[in-house]
Amino acid sequence: MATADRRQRHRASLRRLILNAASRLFVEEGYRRVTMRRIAQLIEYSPTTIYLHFKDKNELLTAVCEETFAQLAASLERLQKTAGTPLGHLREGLRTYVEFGLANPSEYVVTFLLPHPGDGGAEVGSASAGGAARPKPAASDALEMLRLGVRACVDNGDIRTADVDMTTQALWASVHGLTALLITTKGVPFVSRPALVDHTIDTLIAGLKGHAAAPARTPAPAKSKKWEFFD
Amino acid sequence: MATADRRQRHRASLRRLILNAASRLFVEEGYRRVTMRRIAQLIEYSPTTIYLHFKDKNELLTAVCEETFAQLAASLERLQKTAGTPLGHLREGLRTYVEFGLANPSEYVVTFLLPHPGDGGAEVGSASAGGAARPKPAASDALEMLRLGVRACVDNGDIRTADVDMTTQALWASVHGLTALLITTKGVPFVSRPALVDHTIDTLIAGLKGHAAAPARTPAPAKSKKWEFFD
Amino acid sequence: MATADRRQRHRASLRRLILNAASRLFVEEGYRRVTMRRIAQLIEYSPTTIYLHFKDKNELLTAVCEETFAQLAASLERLQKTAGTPLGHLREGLRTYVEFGLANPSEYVVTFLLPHPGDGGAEVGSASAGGAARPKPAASDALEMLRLGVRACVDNGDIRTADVDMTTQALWASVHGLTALLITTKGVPFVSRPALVDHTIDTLIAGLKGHAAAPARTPAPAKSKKWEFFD
Amino acid sequence: MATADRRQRHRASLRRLILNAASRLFVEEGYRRVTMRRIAQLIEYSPTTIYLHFKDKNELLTAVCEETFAQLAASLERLQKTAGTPLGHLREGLRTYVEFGLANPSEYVVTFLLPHPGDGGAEVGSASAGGAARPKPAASDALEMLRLGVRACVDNGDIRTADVDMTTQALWASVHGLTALLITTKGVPFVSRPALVDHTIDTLIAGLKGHAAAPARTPAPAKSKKWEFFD
DNA sequence: TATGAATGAGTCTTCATTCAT
DNA sequence: CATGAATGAAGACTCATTCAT
Repeated sequence: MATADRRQRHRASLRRLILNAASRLFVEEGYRRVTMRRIAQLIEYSPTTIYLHFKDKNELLTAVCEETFAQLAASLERLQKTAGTPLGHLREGLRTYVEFGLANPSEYVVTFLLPHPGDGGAEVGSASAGGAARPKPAASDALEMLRLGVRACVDNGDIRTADVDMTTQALWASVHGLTALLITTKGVPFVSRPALVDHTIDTLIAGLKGHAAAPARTPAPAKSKKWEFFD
Repeated sequence: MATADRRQRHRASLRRLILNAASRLFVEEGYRRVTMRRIAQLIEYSPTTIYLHFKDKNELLTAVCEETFAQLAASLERLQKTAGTPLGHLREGLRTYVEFGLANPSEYVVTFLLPHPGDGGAEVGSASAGGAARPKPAASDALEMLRLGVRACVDNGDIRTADVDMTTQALWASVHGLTALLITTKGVPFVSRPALVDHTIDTLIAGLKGHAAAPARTPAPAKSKKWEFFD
Repeated sequence: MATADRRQRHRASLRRLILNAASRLFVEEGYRRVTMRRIAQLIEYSPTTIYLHFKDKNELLTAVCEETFAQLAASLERLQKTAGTPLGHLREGLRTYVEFGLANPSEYVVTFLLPHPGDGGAEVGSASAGGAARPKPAASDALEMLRLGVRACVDNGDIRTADVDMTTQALWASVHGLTALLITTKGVPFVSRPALVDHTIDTLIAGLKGHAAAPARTPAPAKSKKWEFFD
Repeated sequence: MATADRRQRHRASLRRLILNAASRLFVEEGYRRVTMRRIAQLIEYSPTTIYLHFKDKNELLTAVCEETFAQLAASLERLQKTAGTPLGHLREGLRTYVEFGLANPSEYVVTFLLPHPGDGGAEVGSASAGGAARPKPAASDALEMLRLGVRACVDNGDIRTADVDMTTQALWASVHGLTALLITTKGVPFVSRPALVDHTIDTLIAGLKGHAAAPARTPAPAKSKKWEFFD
């Protein structure tokens, strides 16, 4: 029946509407100001309506991020099938990552930067502090794609590393930093974005090409630091 | 007059007390749980009293971070005066940065990761997003120290770069990413922290040693991306 | 017409379904947790459907209680036809009352203990208070059975009372108190239930056997009480 | 200093105000309609203010009841010191109990009739159902006074019972039932209140005078009852 | 200087109910 | 007959902040 169809369509479109509104609020007002009421207001529905589509605020936010990260994973996957060398793919993948984050800053922030309600918060001394955001499934997919890229390069003899995971994480950390910084930091006179992104990625890849194993670690010259965190 | 003196001393010491309490709460409870009331309770003063010393919650938090970052700057500065090569200094500086962040996660988070009330939020499409945190002066000092380190290496012929600022920012981005990731991300099976930190830094430095200029940028193969952010 | 018949049957059976579901929720979750949604969920119909059978929540709850109390009335009636003395019947009837309440606590509570939306609430100073619950017809039936039992005893010369209604109400009050207390009161170390029930009922009946009229009422020794309620 | 004094007085009087308002709402609107907001409105303060004096709603309600029941306990205690026989005291005490309940119906209801948030609610099959209200300390005091009265009668040879606790509870149940019924039940043509109260109490006491031990319990003639509750 | 009192705005969430289909 | 969609009203509670003292 057409009715059921229309309903379903309506339902989906309203879900979309909510998701978009939430996303927009993220961007325009900052995460902290995203409240159910505001979202409702924005879409001109009652707050209650949102609960018809999402169990609670958390689920809504999660959905927003999931959706977006699925795009990233898909994009990275598509890339892999492209003509090109493994190294080219890796480089391009890293750039894609950053671009993605900059193009979806709210979702990026929510997924990777923000504390996540429910993620405790009292584990003193550890890395708990203000942070949280266990990566959602889709985010993990993206990471996995990155790992595959690294592995391909290693298999191809393009880069040498003793530990694919470690290298993957190092690369991730760097592009994450780039992304996060460009998203969140104001007032710093950054050099041109594209140049900075390229420079960073190029430097990393150049570094990976060259060295077989990590050079001996210079033992930290036990200075008067007050902080200690290595186990 | 002695009275005035005593007053001033008292005033300063109470300010200290508040700052310390706030800092402790950051560390022990996570920034989300830091409320004026809680701080007040901790120092056994009334909430109102805090307002005699800090205009606002924001100002208080900012002060906390300032203080902490001054330590980082100082630490980096001290490092510079140490015996050692410029490259060694740089490497050590980068490591110090990460260690600092991990040892002071709350302050790091507040300074670099969190949206900052007052930083508006309406600049759509730009880097406003959920983030903010214009670096406070002390943080800038730390960055400046990093820049000096890079410059020294360049001057010493250890690394070649066309643009000191760019390289500084690339390095900063990477260590920032490392720090941020290790602080905020849960549920990811990271390899050993020290190893990851070393590997990342080593890779970067190896990459910087080698290349004169950034290799020609592979033009992004204008694909069906939906996001665009390069100006 | 067969169709009409089937329809009617269906209608009745759905009504049944709803009533049973509501009743089950009462028992299993306590009346506070009984919501229209939950009932609907339990029977796998939409909340709206319930409204096709009951005007509103109140009507539904009322119906549930009616049903249950009809059982009590029936049970008491059955009892009357049993072989045995009037006094034995009365005693047994009182016990049946208590047992019934304890076996159907939710319905008992709803019927006799809870304020009833709609029973206004503004008659200050009177018995309005938090309570309400005008007894539903079925409950009245049960009371009537009790009255018949008392009358039979009087007629049989087993007990002497000047006023059958008064005695009926006195007995009712007592067993009601027993029931209510045992249902609602936690944390009190009650003696064994059966013993307590027996003791109470026995005491009452013994008391009724003995005295012709109420002994002269000791006038309340006008003390410094602050409360007054006798008209 | 006068200031501190005035403050304290003000504080106490506001607490009083809140307590009274809550109590009044109980009476006038019924327990279910007592909300923090309404209380606030009634006293023309903001809801927040209430939280300055009571941790939460529960604490406020508890305080209301505590206060009231302390009066009952005190009243019963005073009674004990009066000239008169133990039996007279007991009789008078029972009447006082009922009068108290009728004079403070809201508090009585809240204390003994209403489910108490936090008192679970899912213990199927037991007496949990809709009920709760563990007696607050002050209520226990009142009960203790009752027990003392019974004991005194026993010691004096006025009544014979095998178990003081059981008799106390039986009496309590009866006067509780009387009170509860008179408070909550509408639409029943009760006989005159004072007469009913007297009749009930007299019957009970007459019953207690006579019998030594509970007569053998007539085993319930295992009929077609659907409910079972004894252990 | 320090504070107790007070508040306004805002948070998420839940419920009974209605209406168009 | 049955329902999905939608809502208005209300709930308890928390927070940063101000003001008179």
